[in-house]
Amino acid sequence: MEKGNTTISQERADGAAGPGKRPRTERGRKTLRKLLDAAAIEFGERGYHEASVSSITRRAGVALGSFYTYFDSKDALFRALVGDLSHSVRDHAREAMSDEMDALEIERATLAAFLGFAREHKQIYRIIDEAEFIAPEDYRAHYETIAKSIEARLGAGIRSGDLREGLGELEAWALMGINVFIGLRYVVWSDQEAMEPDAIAARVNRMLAEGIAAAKR
Amino acid sequence: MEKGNTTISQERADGAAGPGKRPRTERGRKTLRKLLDAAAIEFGERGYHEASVSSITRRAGVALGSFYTYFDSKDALFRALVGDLSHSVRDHAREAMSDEMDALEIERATLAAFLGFAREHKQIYRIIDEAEFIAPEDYRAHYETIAKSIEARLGAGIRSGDLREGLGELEAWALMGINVFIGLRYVVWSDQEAMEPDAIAARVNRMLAEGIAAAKR
DNA sequence: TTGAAAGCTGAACCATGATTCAAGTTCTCG
DNA sequence: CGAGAACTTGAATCATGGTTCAGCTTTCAA
Repeated sequence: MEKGNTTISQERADGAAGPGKRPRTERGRKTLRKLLDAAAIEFGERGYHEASVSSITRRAGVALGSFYTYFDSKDALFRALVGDLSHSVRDHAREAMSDEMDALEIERATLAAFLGFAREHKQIYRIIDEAEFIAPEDYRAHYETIAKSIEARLGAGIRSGDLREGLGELEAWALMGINVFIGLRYVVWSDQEAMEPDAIAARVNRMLAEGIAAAKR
Repeated sequence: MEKGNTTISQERADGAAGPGKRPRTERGRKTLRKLLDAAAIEFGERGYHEASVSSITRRAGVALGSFYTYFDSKDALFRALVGDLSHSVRDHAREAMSDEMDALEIERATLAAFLGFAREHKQIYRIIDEAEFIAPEDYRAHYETIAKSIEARLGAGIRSGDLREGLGELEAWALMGINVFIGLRYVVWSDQEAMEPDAIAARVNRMLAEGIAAAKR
């Protein structure tokens, strides 16, 4: 296992978003896993169209024809991958939160977690972004799901008195936009030795808390 | 000219980002324009790979072969288009500002202008986004250029006393992220009769000014 | 032990669509 | 007006790579 390489699909080689053709034996499950991991790398590096099925199978150390034992098409594989990644992202965010945190701390923690995850799996940007064209439904679902959970967090924060009234879907999308673009700039496109996720998240958090206006005189 | 159709390239059929093969006659300039406009629609509707050169020329009412009088390749056309759009977006933002505005008003105005522009040219999202895969350099340049101009605005705002100290590149990217995602949600993916750009921008602006924390008790 | 079922293999098939090209047609300017 | 430049045309070429397929190997349960 290299550096920021892969294996995001960890134990999940069965998933709800999985292939129509589910393996029945241990050998089959392993091959499927190999294909998914190889695909994550290949799609991440080359993008959907540059990536070729034969290259993926080569990477996975499997014969070309075997691919179609597990997926109906290149497209189906891509969708499965998007589902996997989308799921992983949400998992990581969820794990980063804890009950003791107040609303702002939660936002800081989830952003830091996201940035850390992105750093280990830079492929996600490429793959999720490309889903806009290959699997538009999944792309939209991905962001709408995340937005909903942010909105829910905002609601909870209001109820607990940490956040002001009047925050809703719109602010949730704004927050999501911040997180995505900060990740793009400081993780995916990070120059040399970039800021730590925690430092970045802290600074974003200040902006979130205070806004950018000068103190009212 | 239909509804949200096209003609973004308006008068600019010459641009810096233009094709290597520049037309020398009026007839040529018209054909080039037709190709660019047809391409904006085609790429916007079908995406880069689904779009076909022959379909673009058909749309433009030109013979297939003529395409190569103006562009070296499908790829070159796409790049030219991205340059055009990127340029147009910045133009519109710039036009929306005026000197009397304070820093926050400027942010509101530019966002409102961007949303309005996006509403008229929903293709931009699809095309700019796809540039991530077809023309990565241009994609990155697009966002970095915008971020820089936002950062400059923040600097000016600090100097004028409208904005607090400590805002820089990071906050600029955060702002850009907000704008992009708000546009995605409320313009590109707007349900029925969506909010007006001004209303959206005003609400975002409040978040920017005050943040989301509850008033310090 | 044994016969399906589950997997595996890679050469061959094929559709698609970008690009080329040779032969017109229309400008433009001296 | 005439010659060459600018532009147009669409059929033919060609590369690419996804998908199929017929036969072979491994696994598993009875």
